[in-house]
Amino acid sequence: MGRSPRCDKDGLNKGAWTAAEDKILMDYVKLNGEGKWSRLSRETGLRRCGKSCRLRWMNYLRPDIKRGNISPDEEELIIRLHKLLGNRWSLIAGRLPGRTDNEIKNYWNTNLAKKPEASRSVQLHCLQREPTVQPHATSQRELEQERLPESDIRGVANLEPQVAQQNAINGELGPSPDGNALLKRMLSDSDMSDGSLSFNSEEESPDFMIDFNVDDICQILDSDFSKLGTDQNGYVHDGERETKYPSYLNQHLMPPEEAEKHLNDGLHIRDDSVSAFQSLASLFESDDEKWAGGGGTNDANFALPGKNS
DNA sequence: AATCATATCAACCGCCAGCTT
DNA sequence: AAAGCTGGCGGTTGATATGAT
Repeated sequence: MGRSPRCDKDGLNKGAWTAAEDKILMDYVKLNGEGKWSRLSRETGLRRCGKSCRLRWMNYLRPDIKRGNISPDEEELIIRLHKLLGNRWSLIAGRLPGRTDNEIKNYWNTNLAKKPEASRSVQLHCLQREPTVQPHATSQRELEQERLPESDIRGVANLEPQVAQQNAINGELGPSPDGNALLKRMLSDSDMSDGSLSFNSEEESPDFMIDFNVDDICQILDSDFSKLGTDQNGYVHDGERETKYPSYLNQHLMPPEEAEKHLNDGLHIRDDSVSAFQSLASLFESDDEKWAGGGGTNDANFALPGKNS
């Protein structure tokens, strides 16, 4: 039970699609929209199973698809996201407009998987660990040896974390470059072998990221970062889809009575979580305009602290 | 020019979750 | 509650293209 019918039953076609089949599929989707793939074959006489139709549409016929020529920026994002998410190709593809999960999976397997991890990481702008660290330190001594230099942890500006965070909140450093570098570093060093992120030391994992579960990250990635903004008081909210955030984030939200002091609506993130949250967002949204402008929210109050004040 | 090796990528397969009956 | 159906996902395959000898 529960299994979809096999495509090879009842003489359904397999293999490469013909131009005529493509046309039937495109015409049907134009008329009826996506979905209902099984109805498609029944109603059009196309001798393809629903799954095959869906795959052909999603990976090849969709009008907004970009094919080939993965740019260096896209490659870097793929590497970052794969570091963060593993082989969750559909989620990765969701962050690369016009790219399909199949294409990214193929690209990874043919181009990136073959490269040694070190040569992949060197393409990231984030810091490189030195010396090379064994993936699983077991003893306290080994853990101590793996710790990053204090200056490294605090980022390029060599600030005390609290100072860097406060600067970010106050708008003195823009989109929290220190937190960003730190987060990238954490993602580079994180161990996801058990399905969750873990860090080499508490110093590397601010409260925001401790026990950060991959599934939570996946849900956050499903949010639209272009909608994120920070109001003039320095509180982060998305203005549109606050309910989209996972319950996990609740612990990072201000209590309602506190939030009310600042705005009547929106998502309010605790002062001590703002920097890390911005860092996570800026990993995937490097376009400052989207931060500064609210990405289409046309809310004049949406601006990164310091960007317009 | 012929053959073999390797790379690429479209498509298939099996599993699963969620929905409907 | 159980069975059946569908869509979605990641892993894998195999036909084709390209490069090397």
